[in-house]
Order: sequence, then structure tokens, then C-alpha cells
Amino acid sequence: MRIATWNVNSVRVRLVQLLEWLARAAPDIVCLQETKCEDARFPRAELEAAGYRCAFAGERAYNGVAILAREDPADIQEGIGGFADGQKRVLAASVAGARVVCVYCPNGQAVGSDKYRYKLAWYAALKDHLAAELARHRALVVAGDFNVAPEDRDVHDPAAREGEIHCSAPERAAWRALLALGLEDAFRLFPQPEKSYTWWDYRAGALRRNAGLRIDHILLSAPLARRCTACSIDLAPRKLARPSDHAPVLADLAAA
DNA sequence: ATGGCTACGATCCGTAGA
Repeated sequence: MRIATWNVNSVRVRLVQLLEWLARAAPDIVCLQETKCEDARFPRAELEAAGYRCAFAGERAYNGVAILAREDPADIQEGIGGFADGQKRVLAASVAGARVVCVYCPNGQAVGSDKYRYKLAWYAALKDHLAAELARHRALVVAGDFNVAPEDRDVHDPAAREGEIHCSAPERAAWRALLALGLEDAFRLFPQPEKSYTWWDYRAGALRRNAGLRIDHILLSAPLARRCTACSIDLAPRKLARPSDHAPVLADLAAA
């Protein structure tokens, strides 16, 4: 079973690239972030025609999350319990014996800003939410855009980024608090190329210079981590015309 | 290099992303 996450930066603008990638990469479960469209405008028909059932929670212009699967996602839950601020950032569903949580974590803008404080409060609420999910579901996947580069090796220029947004110690501590629940970073279960990133700025030739960050992740609970046979970043969609600024991440699981 | 690019919803510029 192949599980993927991709911040598409507008699901309607990226629909052609998304359909091409689904056909080529053939993931069984896909978590999408920054769909940026209200539910009534979600391209459900096109994705169903491509063989994917859809669960989605969106809003106009910002945020928005979706889960695509070969079968109907069940027990769909939107949001984080006790953190009802209306931003569409979390969607959970049960698929193929696993509980899948799709997350679009706040950006935080700048260390010390209101949005940074929001990010840290949101992460604390996410941790509690995932603790409750783990108590109910042994097979848990948390996939999405976490907007945290966990370690210096996940950053193109760590010295320039030290203490800055996505790399600050409180953000990294919030990330490690998720791992401490009993989740594994699927990408780091395996040897990986140096300078592996999932996001590159659109500007200043960042992709050409590989000036990126690894901020999109797939977390697996222990029973799923034991089944994981591979995890990789798919650079191809980032190199297409009119790309998202993020690349997809894929994880393969052996049969239970 | 404090810009540079892209999407959005509003107009032809501001907000946000990371």
C-alpha cells in the first residue's frame, strides 16, 4: 500500500498535474493540503473518474485539506477537538485498516509574531488530538505539511536559518512532541540522499540551487512503521510547468 | 540580495505563503 502527501497549492490550478501524478505514482491513499477551495468547488468528479474517492474540508482562498483513497474514506472527522477556529487544516478518515490524519500546520510567518504564537498553540492542540487518535487506533498515519524542518540536515542553509521560522527551537520541540507520542518519521526510517527537501521557494532559482526545506512529512505509528518498506520524495511534479512549490512524499507499506 | 514568485480575491494592489 502506498501512502502519499502533497501540498498542491490550489487543487483546481494543479488538477492537471495532480491527475498526471496520480496515474504515474499510483498512490492508494493521498493527503492533500492547501486545496484553497470551498467544498462546492472541489474537483470530486474528475478525481473519482481517476479512481479516487474523496473526503475534503476547504475554505475560500486559504488552507483546505483532502484525503483521496481507492475506497470510500470512513468515519470522517474535520478539525481538532477543542480548537474550533474555522481554519480548515485537519481532516481524518479511516481507510484500508488505517486511521489517516491529513494536516496542514500553520506557517507561523515570523518567530515572535501573532501567527507564530498561533502555530505553537495549534501544535499543542494537535499533539493532544493525536494522542486521542492513537488511543483509539493502533495503525495511525499523520501526513501533511508540518511547516517544520526537524533538523539542520533538513535545511539548505542551516546557518542562515538558525532560529528562524520553520527551524526555531520551540517549533522543533513541538515536532519532537509528536514523535514522543510514538510516531516515526517515515523518511528517516531509511538511508536518504543528503540535501533532501520537499519545498523550494518559487523565487530566485531556489529549485535550481536546491535551496529547500524538508517540511512535508509522513508519520507512522509503530505497527505501521514496522510495515514500511520505503519512503521517498518525488521531485518530478516540482519540475513541471506551473508547479506547486512543494513536492509529494511517498511511503510504501507491506501488507499487514 | 529583505527582493525574487504564485494564488487568491479584490481590482490593476494587498495578503499570504515558507
